[in-house]
Amino acid sequence: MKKYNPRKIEKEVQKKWEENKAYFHRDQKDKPKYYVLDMFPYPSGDGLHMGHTESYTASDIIYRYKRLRGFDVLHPQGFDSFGLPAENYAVKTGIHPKETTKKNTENYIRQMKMLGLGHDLDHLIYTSDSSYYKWTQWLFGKFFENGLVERKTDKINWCPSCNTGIANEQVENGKCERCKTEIEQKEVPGWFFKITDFAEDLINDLDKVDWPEATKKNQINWIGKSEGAKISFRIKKSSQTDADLTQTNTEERETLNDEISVFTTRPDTLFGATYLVLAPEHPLIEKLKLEIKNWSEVKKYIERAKNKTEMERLESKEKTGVKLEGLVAINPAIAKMLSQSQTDAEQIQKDVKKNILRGSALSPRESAVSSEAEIPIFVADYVLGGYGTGAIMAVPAHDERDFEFAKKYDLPIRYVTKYRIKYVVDSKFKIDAQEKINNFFDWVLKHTHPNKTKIISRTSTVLEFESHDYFGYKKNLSAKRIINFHSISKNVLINSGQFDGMNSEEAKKAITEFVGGEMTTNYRLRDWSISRQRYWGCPIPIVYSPEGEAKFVGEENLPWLLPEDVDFKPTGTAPLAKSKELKERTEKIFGKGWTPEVDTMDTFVDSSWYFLRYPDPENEKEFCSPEKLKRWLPVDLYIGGAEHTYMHLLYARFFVKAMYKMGLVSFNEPFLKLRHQGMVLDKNGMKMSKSKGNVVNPDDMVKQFGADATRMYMMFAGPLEEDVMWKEEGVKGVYNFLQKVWKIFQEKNLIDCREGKSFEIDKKLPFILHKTIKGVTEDIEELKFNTAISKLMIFINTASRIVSQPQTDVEQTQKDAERIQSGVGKNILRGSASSPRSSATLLKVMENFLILLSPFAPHLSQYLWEQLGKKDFILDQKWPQYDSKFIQEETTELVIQVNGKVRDKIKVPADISEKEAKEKALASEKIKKYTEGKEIKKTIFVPGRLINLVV
RNA sequence: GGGGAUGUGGUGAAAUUGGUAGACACGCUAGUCUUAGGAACUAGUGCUUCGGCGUGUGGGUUCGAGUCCCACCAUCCCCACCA
Repeated sequence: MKKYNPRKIEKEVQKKWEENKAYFHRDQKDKPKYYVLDMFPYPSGDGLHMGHTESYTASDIIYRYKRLRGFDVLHPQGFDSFGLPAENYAVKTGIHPKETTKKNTENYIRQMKMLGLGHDLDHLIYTSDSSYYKWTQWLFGKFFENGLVERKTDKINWCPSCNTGIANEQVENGKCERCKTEIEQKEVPGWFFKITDFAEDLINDLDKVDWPEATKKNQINWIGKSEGAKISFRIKKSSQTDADLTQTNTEERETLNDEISVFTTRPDTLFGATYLVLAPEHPLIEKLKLEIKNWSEVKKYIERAKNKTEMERLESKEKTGVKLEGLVAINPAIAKMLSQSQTDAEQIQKDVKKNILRGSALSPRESAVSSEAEIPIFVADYVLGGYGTGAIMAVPAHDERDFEFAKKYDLPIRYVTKYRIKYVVDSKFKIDAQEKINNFFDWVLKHTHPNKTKIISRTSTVLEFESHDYFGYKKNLSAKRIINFHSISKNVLINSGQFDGMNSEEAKKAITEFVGGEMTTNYRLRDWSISRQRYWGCPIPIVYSPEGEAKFVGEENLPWLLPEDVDFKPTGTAPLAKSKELKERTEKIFGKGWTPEVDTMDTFVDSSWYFLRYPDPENEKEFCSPEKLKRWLPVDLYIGGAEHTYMHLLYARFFVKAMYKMGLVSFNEPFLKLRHQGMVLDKNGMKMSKSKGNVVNPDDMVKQFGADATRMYMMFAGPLEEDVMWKEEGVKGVYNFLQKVWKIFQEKNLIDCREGKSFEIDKKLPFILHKTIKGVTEDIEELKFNTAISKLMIFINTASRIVSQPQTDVEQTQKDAERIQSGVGKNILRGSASSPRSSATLLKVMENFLILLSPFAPHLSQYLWEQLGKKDFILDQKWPQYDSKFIQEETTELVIQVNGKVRDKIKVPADISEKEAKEKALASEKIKKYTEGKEIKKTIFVPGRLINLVV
């Protein structure tokens, strides 16, 4: 018998596929469409890694399955071929990125063929090809015309090593996600996509798509919506001397025109705002420097904050800041209260004085300041320049960070809300735990503010008290198991004049209105900065008039080619600035004095729409024809790594939403269903990395085990979304399986059949086949490839026996039947399965099995298919349907439980009635042991499955 | 600090969604065989003091819990001074 020789088989089959263009995609309009998409690779010098192998295999299985199910399936591939590595390589070696990219993509294509991936390689996309980036530029033009991309000078994240700006999403822990260099903030003019315009839709529309929940949540988190208010604080010059401070006539002091606008989610605590804090980057600081008495100190602090690396910021958790001497802000709520009524004003002054709490004793100086609406202003780096307005109102009583800062700088703390909390000990909790309960109550009280907590009642099982919503006691609220219930009354305002007694939620709006503020929604998401001062990217199709006005180069000038006459070396100014050709081209077309934009686009722009190009990759008139867009999009299934949650997946969604708004597409979510593959780890569960030298690559694995085994192992090792540990011992399992498949097809009996000899087959073979069809089909639909494969294994294990010894060993056959896969249970076969006992049936069974196997092991199944005398491709067959009449069981094993414990199992007809089942159960010797002399109080019967006797 | 995920044999993992825990594999143990191979085949393989006990731990709901509820522990990932 010939041995299973994957290398030989796979080469032969691949050659045949290629010669016949088996994966060439032609629209078949009579069939329903299915679009299964891979995340296209960046063609690096290392070739495909195992992560690609896994996710591409998964999508390839779906592709083959859907094709067999009669769908017209689009399964395209391409290359995200612009990007830094090729450029850096060019800097090092002088080889043009074009060359590197070509070489690398060729290697990728070779590997994809080697793995037997059924991509349509005749319609590949390269984002660095001008026939593609022409449309990237065209889209940019559309965005430009519609005001969805704008040029502004803003602080951007600058990577000093890559010498380019990068997007917020590309910063990891303050470092460049690519080269791990500390990111600096730099003011650079650049282009920004207005992704923030779509923040709300980007959150809400996640409801419409079938994506992993974790991915959705992460995106929502990243967008970071928070509702609150913008409130303005007027600024005044403050007196400088202690003597002045005693004359607290605020009206006499000069009010400045500038105001400080803050964003807060807790406008209800405005009366408790006892100081303001500006981020070091806040523009007002520079603007008011003449008014700031301690300017040199402030300036020093700002400089230091700027130069602080992320590491330093993380290390020193302690908050720092500097007070802006010479300036004060006016708490608008208190000010308005004071001006409203003299009596009120007196009252509030009294209240204020009475309710000031602080880390240490009040100094006369602060006492004077804090008893007014005037509050000091600080600059501190715990406030971020990039979030909200870059300024906060600090409410130390109700915010942990503000509290910490206030304590350090000895600032007033004013409580303006309170909670009522009640703990009730669970009645089931026995009284002997009284000590525990006491300890717990003490613990709770210890963690509240002793002088701000009022105990309302305390008994042995109830503790009720009032406190402020200061964070302390919130931690570990239910730390001890003995408490089963606690209630928190609504947060209610105090020390807030006319708002006292109002609940916190209502007060947010009321107080905001009261001071003329505005309820707003704030997002963490920033606009997408896409300008890159690098060479190997898509040129931004913009030119500037002599007056400096930006103009889109126009559709007729597309593609706006990437110039070739440049030096790649990154210097911080864009390489394109050195291109003579680009400059001449610009002047030639637009006139003297016109200059080209010299930045290139972030490569994520290229990948934000590539899936729209696939249905119509050769179209020279449109990025994709409307008919093809309508037929193929949105994408039905997208498989790829979870690491793209914040960047690619967010950007692509934004692009489609913007295009929808512009009327370019008729859908607003690109990917209906998304699944991630897990990571491929080494045998010890470690990440693979070059530096650790534990990288496994597809070439070696295919050489060693063949493509089919490599593919199958990745799928068999566990669920798709979980990590796979690459253990070579593990590959053996699927290799053995493939060998068994090979062997069964070399059996004499099967060969005889093929040659037309009639032959009695065991009637259970069709039964198992139909079970397998059902199981494998359901599993593939749910992307549960690991269990689908196990079902194929079960089929082969049983079938090998039958095929190798068809006439004999009835007992063994019976045993096999009992071992049939889990879904079937240990059922006895239906005798009535109408299997004509002929060679035709055996062949049919085995043919069907090959079709089931083919998505997983396309080479072997095709090879054996031909061995059965077929001339065509297994790809073009029909996926088998199971017939439920073959699956129905006549008898079943009934589990008998006594008090919920399994005590016996008996074989009974599948449709046994409860009454009969009970009789049979009680007749069992094993059961009698447990029921003897006892009354059966209750019987639970699950038809066909189990009976539970309660005694 | 916030968010998320995961805990099941020696190992990777199954479990029709509340109904026989450990399918299918790897590994291991014994045996058979010989074109000595990456063999193949057969039997066995959760623990056990043979009463039982077993899905990270402790409670709860239920006739019945890996699955549902509460709390805790551990590991991993992501975000992180986001007002």
